This record gives sequence, C-alpha cells and structure tokens, in this order.
Amino acid sequence: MTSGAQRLAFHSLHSLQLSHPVSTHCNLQNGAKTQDHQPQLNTTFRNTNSRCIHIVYENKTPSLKSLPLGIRQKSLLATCNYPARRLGVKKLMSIASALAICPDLVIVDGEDLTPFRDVSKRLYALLRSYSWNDRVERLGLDEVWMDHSWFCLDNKDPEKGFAFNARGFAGQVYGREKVGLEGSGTGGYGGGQAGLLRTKLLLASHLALHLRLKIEEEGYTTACGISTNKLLAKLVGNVNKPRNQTTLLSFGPDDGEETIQRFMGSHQLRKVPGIGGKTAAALSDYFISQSKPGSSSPPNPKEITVDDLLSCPNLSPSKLDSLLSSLSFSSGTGTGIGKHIVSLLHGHDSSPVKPARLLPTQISIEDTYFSCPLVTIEQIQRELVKITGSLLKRMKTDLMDDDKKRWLARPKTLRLTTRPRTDPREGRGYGYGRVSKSQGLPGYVFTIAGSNSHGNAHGDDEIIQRLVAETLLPMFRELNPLNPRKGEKGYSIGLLNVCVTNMDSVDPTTGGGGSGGRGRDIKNMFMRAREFTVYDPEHEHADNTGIQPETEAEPLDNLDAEDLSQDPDLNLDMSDTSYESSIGKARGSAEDNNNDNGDPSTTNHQQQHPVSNIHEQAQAQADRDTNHLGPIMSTNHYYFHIEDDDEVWDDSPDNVWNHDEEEEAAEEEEATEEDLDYDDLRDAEGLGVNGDSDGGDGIKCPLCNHFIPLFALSAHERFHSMEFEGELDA
DNA sequence: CTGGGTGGAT
DNA sequence: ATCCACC
Repeated sequence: MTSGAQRLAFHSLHSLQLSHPVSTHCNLQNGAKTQDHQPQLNTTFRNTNSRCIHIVYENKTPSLKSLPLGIRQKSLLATCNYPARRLGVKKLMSIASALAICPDLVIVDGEDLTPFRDVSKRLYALLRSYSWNDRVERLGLDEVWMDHSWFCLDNKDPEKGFAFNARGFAGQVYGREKVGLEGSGTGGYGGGQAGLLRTKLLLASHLALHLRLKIEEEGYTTACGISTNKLLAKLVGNVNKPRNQTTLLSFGPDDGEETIQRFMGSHQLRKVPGIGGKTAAALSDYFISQSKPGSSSPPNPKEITVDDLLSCPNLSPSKLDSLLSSLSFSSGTGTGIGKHIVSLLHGHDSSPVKPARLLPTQISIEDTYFSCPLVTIEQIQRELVKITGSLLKRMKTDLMDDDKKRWLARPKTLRLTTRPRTDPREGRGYGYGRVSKSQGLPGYVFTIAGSNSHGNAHGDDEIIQRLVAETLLPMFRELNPLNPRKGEKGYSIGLLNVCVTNMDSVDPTTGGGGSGGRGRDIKNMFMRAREFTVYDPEHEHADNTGIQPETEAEPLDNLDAEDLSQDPDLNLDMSDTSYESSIGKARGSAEDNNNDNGDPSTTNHQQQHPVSNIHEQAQAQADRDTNHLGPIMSTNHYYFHIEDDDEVWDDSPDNVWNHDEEEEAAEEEEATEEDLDYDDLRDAEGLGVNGDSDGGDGIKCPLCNHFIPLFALSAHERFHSMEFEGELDA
C-alpha cells in the first residue's frame, strides 16, 4: 500500500451486491479429508468425479427437512439437491443417506448461528474496506449490495487500482452487446449514453471480480450480479450461481429496456425481490381471473411470470392498488403500492444502497416450543433465563467495543414477545397470535456487565436472574394472564422472544484512543460523522446534477494494453465471454455474443413484449423527473450482487471458475507524482455536509468537457494521453 | 414452518 | 407500541 499508485480512478457510481451464502460444506475428494469444521459461506466444492458436495447440520431428526432454516432452506437443502437428484431422489435426503454417500460428511450444529455471524462480519468488513462512501448494505447474513460511487483499493490512496483487460466483461454476461453503432474501443457504443453505460458496467464487472477474488482468498466463494440497480443486480446474480458473476448488459439504443424487460419478464412473480408471498399470490389470482376461461389448463399460480402478468390488458397501478388493498401493508388507498409493483415488474428500482450501519437496530433472541409448549411458570422462567443469557452475550459482542470495555450503544427498550401454542392445523402465519410488551431496559444491565471486564459469568448471572425475575416475568404475566375461572391451570406457550431495541448511541467523540488499524479509523470517522448528519434523500439527485462521473472510468478502457502482471497474488480472471467477440469487432456480427449467456431460461424466445402503456407512462414520467437533473441520472447506479448457491451445481464450463489462461492482470504499481493531498480530499468528502462522496471539488475537463473530481484528474489526463491507442480497437 | 433482522403504516 | 410483510 505504500508504493506508488496506479492511476485508476473509480468514480462512476457503482454498486455491488455481494452475497456469501451461508453454508458449510465438506469436500469429498475421492475420500480425501473433509474440510475443517469452520463454517464456510457459500463454498461448494466439486471433486474430480463431479460429485458435488455438502453441508449438513446436526439435528435431532435424521431428515434434512427438519434442519434449522434460513440456513437450511437456502443453502443446505438446495445444496443437497445435486447428489439427491443424481440418485434419482426427489428433493430431500436423510442424513443417513447423505452419510452413506459421503462417509466423511461433517455434521455441524446448525442451530447456533454464531460462527456464521462471525464469518459474515468478517467478509462484510472486507467489502466495506473497498468503499469510500460506506454504501454497503447488508441483507441478512449473506447478501451485500455495494454502491461503488467511490470504490477504492486503499483508503490512503484513492488512485490505487488494478489493471485488467477492459476489452471484455469480467465473468458472464446476460444479454448481448449490440454492435454497429458509431464509435470505437467501447464495444461499438461510442461516447454516447450507451457507451458510457457500457463502460461503467464493464468497469463494475471488473471491480466485482476483484472483490470476489479477495473473498476467495478468504476461503469463500460468491456469485455476483452487476447491474444498474439493486433489484436487477440481485436478480441477475442468480444467473450464474454459485460461483460466477453476471453483468446485465442493459445498454443500447433503447437504454437497455428491451434487455431488462426480457430479463424481468421470464421471472416468476415470487422471484422478484419485493414481491413476497402474499403479493405474489394476489397477483397470480388476478392473472388467473383475467385469463381466458376457454384456454387450456389452469396455470399453476406459482409459475406465473412477470410477462404473464404484464399481458393483462387492464393492468394499471391503481388496479394493483385495489388488488393489493387487502394486504395489510398497503393499508387502504394511495400508498402507491401499485405503482411500486409496476416498477418492480419492469426492473426499475430507485432505492439507494443504504449506508453501512454501525450498530444493529435491535437484537432479539427467540425460541420456539412447538412440539413441547411451556406450561409451568418454572419452565417459562428457565427458558427466559436461557434466552436472556444469550441475549446478553449478543449485546456484548455487538454493542461493545472490541475490548469489551465500553458500550457503543445502549438499548433503551426491552421487549418480550410470546405466542400461545397454536393448533398445528390453523393459525398459519408465522406471526400469528404473537403478542408483545415493551418496557424500559434497566440500566444495571450495562453498569454491572460493562464494568466487569471479561467474562465474569457471575456478574452476568446476577443480571440475568434479576432481569428475568424483576422485569421479564412480570411482563410475561401481563401478556398471558391465567384465567382460573376458565379452569386454566397452566400456560401453553409456543414461542418466547426477548428483544432489546431503541439503541442509544454512546457519544462517539468521547471515545478517544482509536487504535484499530489503518483504514478502520477513517471508516469510523465517517460513520461517526454521519451520526450527526441528517441524511438528505435529495442528495441522490443532487448527486447527478452537475457531475458526470462517467469519465474517470474511461481511462480503464485503455489500460489493458499497459503493463499487466507484476503481482502474482492478483489473479484477475477474465472468464471471458464477450471478449472474443467484442475485441476489435465493433462492427462485427451481432450474433457473436449470442451464446455467452449462461441463463437457459431467459434467452430463448426473443419474444418482444410490447411495452405496456403503464410502462411508457412510467418511463415518460421518469424521464421528466430526471431531465432537469441531467440525462445521466437514470443510469447512474451500478450494482453488484453476489448471491448464494441454492441452485444445483452446474457443471457447464461456463460455470466453472477459470483461473488460468487469458489475461492475467496484476496490481499495477506505478509511482505517482501526485501533489494532491488525498487525505484532505477524502476527509472533505467523507465529512461533508451529507457525509457522502458526491459533489466534491473538481474541474471541467477542457478536452472533453466532463466534470472530473480532483482526485481523478491525473487519471483523466492519462486517459486523454492514451486516447490514440484506443483507436487500435476500431 | 425457523430464526433472525429490517422497515412501513397505523 | 403493535402489527405486518419482507429477506
């Protein structure tokens, strides 16, 4: 990090969703040793016999079906699909059979999520360290979006970069490049919007690969989606699971709408993020009610696609509003839910990548007693003690500083939730019958536990006992009054949940010291600064008014010809697809790229779906909305999304990680004679009014008229000096 | 058919 | 504070 910097400036707005699915695995390499018991996030191995392999979590019952979920359903069960199918088994495999096939199978307790949380935290921290603006949004333990407005390799040196072959996209792509437009060296897109978009996505794909390789160094594999918004990034990340990345090629004369719609259209409604079970069901019902009674067989509600729904002639946002009004979250009228759904169906999503959160907003622990409901108050108390114990532990790991000396935040509220055991046959909903009660969280929880430096279990025990006896138990009784008149002799509790929330941040400015390491301090500064800053949703727009962040990406286009490969550590894989056909073929056949699309389900029919009126209106409105902000606006965000491996492993060559061959790029260490003071710059950015990285200083380049932020100036200069070489591609 | 979380609407 | 939906 101390050596000179490569002059790459990553300035276009990029966003990346990474996810590292939670799953442990063992590798049965011809009877080789199993992997260690360390939890692995999304690590699926295959051995030379193409037998793929798996994770198992321990459980009382021998069926994978009863394993803890979240983990189970997404990773474990799905991961087991592969051998199960091989064996001709339908879906589930018992642990016994798994062991029969894989004698070395490691059985892990899947109920304790701590190891997974730890890994998740580690990888999350890693990803965060590559972002200047800390727009790194987590979804659960295993998914992350990143907004790479200011991607960086080194917090101390914003120009540090890596070299790569910019002639092609890293990883896989969805859709194909449209060629034949004017311009050169940009895949045929010239310098217009399509070209800029392509350049940004291209860059994004390489950034994503870079991050994924870093994560692989940590021992975890990832899938990733790269697109212009969170929704698309998440979805397109599924295309080449579990261990590759996919960029949605959503550029072209039509702004990529056609590609986007084709992509979106083939998805089942439920697969669209933001459309959950209830919504999908309502929408499916509507479609079925609209479909011709004469037509053949009634469609399976689960298989209805976005295209199907959009084909309904009378579909409109207000129609959807009323359609979904019965859903409680769209209370009554005018919540705009219909509009929202419509935009989702078209792959539009303006939600920003949220800044990384310093602290959780709540911590809760719950346990269910489905098969064995709690009856006596003693049982209740016992369980409450257990739960409170783990809650206190969680509070310490999540809310205290690393030394466990100081609370970073104190929850003000304590909430107890209970649910009576419901008849297995009814009361479907997960939240059914839940009742809760909140109260202030007594201060002694912190004072005693906080001052008792390490693991003074005794002190903790006192706290726990006291909390249960003085607070939780009374709360419980209020929630579940026994009614003697009805002859109730005991409780019947199927669920207990204890939650602390309403975090009260401890003043960060008083916490001097700040040991930590390297960029961490800066990160913390940023976060702390933000705490005193009002988040301004408008800045997303303000962002794009005067600034055209595209230009900085362009130098990258020309760097591939430069010095690659000094550093053996960096193994940039261009698992190339579009490379062959895009290189020097700006006017080549459009079909060249047609087969590099890894998605079997969405490529086949070219069926052009007529864009609905709604869509046109929405788009027109969007255009109006953004025009005054500058035309770039609507395509300014790029997202990566790394997804998990809940799909069956695919042996196809496209899905295999190719480390060898093709271009190997290397960290380019190039001395820089920069006279800018980066630290000052960065601080200015980071601690600015909105705590974000937009807006900052810069100049308009006299050569190309693009706004160039100061830190990217030298890179931009170099871009112009290299412009001629770019012509080689033409 | 579970364990966390988050966020919105009331 | 409570519910509900979502991941």
